[in-house]
Amino acid sequence: MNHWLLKSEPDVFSYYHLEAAPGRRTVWDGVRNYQARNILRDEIQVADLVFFYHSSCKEPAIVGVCRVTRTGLADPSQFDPASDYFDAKSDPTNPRWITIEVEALRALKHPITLKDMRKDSALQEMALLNRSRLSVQPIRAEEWSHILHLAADDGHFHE
DNA sequence: GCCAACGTTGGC
DNA sequence: GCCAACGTTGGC
Repeated sequence: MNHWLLKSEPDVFSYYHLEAAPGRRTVWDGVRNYQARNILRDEIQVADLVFFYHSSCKEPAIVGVCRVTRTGLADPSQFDPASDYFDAKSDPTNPRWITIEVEALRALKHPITLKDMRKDSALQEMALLNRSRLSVQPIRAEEWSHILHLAADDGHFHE
């Protein structure tokens, strides 16, 4: 089982939108970068775990944990002329943009901010810090558990 | 709102 | 296939 990070702008679609969605699930539409598409199409598998990252906002941070529930889906927005993500060149019999479905598992008690990650010597290799524009990224197993540990055990308990 | 990084497009 | 122009991302 592998671990990933998905970025979303919270003004457009936040982790909390996902928790409120039917079945706490959504098809991850709108990715229009080939490198990110290739990861979605070829690498991510059902039952993989995903960090939900909020980008382009006041406090960029990992805010929740999701699970992959379906793979190999044609992104429906590519065929919708009304969508911002419409792609007239995508052939319905051979769709260009393939994506996954994810399900919200839980919000982190304490979001792990980009600032936190930059300061943490265990996280310096993260793609988020080095290849920051890629919207679908792999997370190493050690990074995954390190971040979860920070999120639960940093003295900021809210329950 | 600025701008650096970087992906995409298209002329040659 | 190079590369300049252009567009987008996303932190600040």
